[in-house]
Amino acid sequence: MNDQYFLVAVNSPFNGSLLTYKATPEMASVLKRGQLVKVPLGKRVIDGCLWGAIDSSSIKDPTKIKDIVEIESEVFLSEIECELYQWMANYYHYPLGQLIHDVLPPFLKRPRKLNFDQGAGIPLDLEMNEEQKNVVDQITAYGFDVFSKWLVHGVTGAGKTLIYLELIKKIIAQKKSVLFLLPEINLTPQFLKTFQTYLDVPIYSYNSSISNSDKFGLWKLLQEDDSPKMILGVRSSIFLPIKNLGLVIVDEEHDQSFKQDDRCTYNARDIAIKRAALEKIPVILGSATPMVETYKAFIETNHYFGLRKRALDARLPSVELIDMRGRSKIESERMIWPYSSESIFKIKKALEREEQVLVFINRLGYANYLQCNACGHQFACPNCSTNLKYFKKRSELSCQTCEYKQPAPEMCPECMNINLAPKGFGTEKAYEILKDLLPEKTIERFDRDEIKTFTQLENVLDRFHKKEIDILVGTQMLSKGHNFKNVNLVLILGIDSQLNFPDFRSNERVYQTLTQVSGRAGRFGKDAEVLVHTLAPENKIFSYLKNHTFEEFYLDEIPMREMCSSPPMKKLILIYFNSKSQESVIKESTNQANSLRALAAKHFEEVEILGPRPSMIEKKVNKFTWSLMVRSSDVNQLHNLIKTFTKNYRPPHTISLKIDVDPYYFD
DNA sequence: AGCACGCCGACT
DNA sequence: GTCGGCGTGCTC
Repeated sequence: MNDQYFLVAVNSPFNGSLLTYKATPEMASVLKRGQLVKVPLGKRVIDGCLWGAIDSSSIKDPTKIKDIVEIESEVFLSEIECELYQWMANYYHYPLGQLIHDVLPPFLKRPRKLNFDQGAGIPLDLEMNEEQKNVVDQITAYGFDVFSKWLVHGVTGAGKTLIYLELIKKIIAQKKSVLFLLPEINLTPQFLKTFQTYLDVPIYSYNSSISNSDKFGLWKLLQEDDSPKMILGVRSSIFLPIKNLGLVIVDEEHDQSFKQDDRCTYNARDIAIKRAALEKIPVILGSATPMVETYKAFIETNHYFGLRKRALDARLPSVELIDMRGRSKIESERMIWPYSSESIFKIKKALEREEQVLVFINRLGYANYLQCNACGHQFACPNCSTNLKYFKKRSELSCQTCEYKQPAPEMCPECMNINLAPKGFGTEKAYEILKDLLPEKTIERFDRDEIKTFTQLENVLDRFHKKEIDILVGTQMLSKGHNFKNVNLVLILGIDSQLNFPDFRSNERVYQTLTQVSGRAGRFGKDAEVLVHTLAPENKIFSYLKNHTFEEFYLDEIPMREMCSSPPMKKLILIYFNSKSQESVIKESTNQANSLRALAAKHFEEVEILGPRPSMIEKKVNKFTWSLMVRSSDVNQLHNLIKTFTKNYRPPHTISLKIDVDPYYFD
């Protein structure tokens, strides 16, 4: 008997990661697609995943082919997983073997006992309203044993969680498991508590705070045990090998954290839909502010639910714009900047009513940068094309893109003037001003600068829920999905800087942020208010928020997208070139833009190539990035062009290449 | 992506 | 002299 040849997806980019190996007939008889193996490559032995048999007649030079050295018996990939990874590798133009090995958990010799939380199974003490009931009924009527996708577009506080719970209970009653995806670890404590209370199955969390041992342990458990369970995880949990999966829920579907921006640039929401299709089960996307792409895909189907009213008799907060123009001319206003006399008055009133207050600023630090009042000098990062940010408490200037730090300067190094002006503001400044104005109140910060571990996060949230904290001043972390019972006043500061962001998604991002942050107020029945400080009160984006018009934003935004040839009308792929040498990165991206244009003109006429152009921050940690945008309304042509390109193009050794399919940011 | 080889500058 | 930085070529 002769050796048999196999295609193996290896953990190396070499030759698109698919290499040929051979096995003895005995070994070959137990090999099938999805089997993990070890194979020699050059001087080392690397991980691979068996992908398929190949006919020996197609081997040109059999002397080059090496033997598979070992079969890994602990973990394997199912047929559905194999199909999913194959699809992802094609769609995201990323080497299959590297994708598989990025996604697999770390293998451990001696994993410790797996941690999980057992649900108490207490009956639900809430009843659904008509809108909520309709969603549950329609999804149930469609059937749980076929693929279907649904969008639950409900205002903040509409009671999406109750809908999820009712559906989850139905799936569990059928002895199947449920995967619940949330954008960030931040929201884990809240949902864990809910699921622990109302579900009667084990609940497994999967996020960056769980140990490698638990990751590996969970992976193994899921492969062996098909009893019903609940998985509560961040984007990478979409790859968990859950047996008997009955439902996938993607909460806060619009959140950019579902997009991975290094390695394979997948969006877990899209993978969830693909996986549900392969598993033949329903997938539910939920958001108060769906992505324009998602909204467009669902609005004309009968798989869209719009929930316009808050549950529990709560009303949506009223929104007041505070016009900040000309305030710096008034001494008393200048003293309390970035606040206003109106907002300080309302904070005091809210605290008198024994309510809590949230202050949202989407920026860290004390000042965005320092500038010399005499000569205009600014402090730039030596490694990046950025200005250093000022942190007052740490008395430090530090770079937001790299690790660089320096002590805060006493005087200007250019002209020796001691008058250095802090420009712009972040959470540190907003915190300090408030602390000075309200010294007897407990005020804390809620941002990644202050809260570094999961335990710290749980601690602050816990104390806030217990009313031990009066005011939280925070960033994004504050805006996402939290359910605060005693908050009826929310302040939004510094949103203007995001209005002028130079990409087609800037309106969408601001609309989402404003809506999500506002949504933290008045979720439990009281009249609530949101104060937005702005220098551009006439901007239409604020009227969407003020009127809670729900779909007006989308109806205005879609023609805009049409006009500027952006998603969802056209699909985008970005190609990034990165190198230590600015000259070579410009040269290479220009050359490749030209060859792509030639290729498009010849075979893919519906595809446009734009650029090259430098990245927003061209130099990061001493490396330069330029990019090309590839755009088309014809998805097949777009992907075929990129496929042809990647098949034939190897970048020079000094330049690294990244392909971002369906980009979120133009970085 | 690794890893080796080989070329060149700098430091005991 | 030889140590080590990094440009280049190779891996089923």
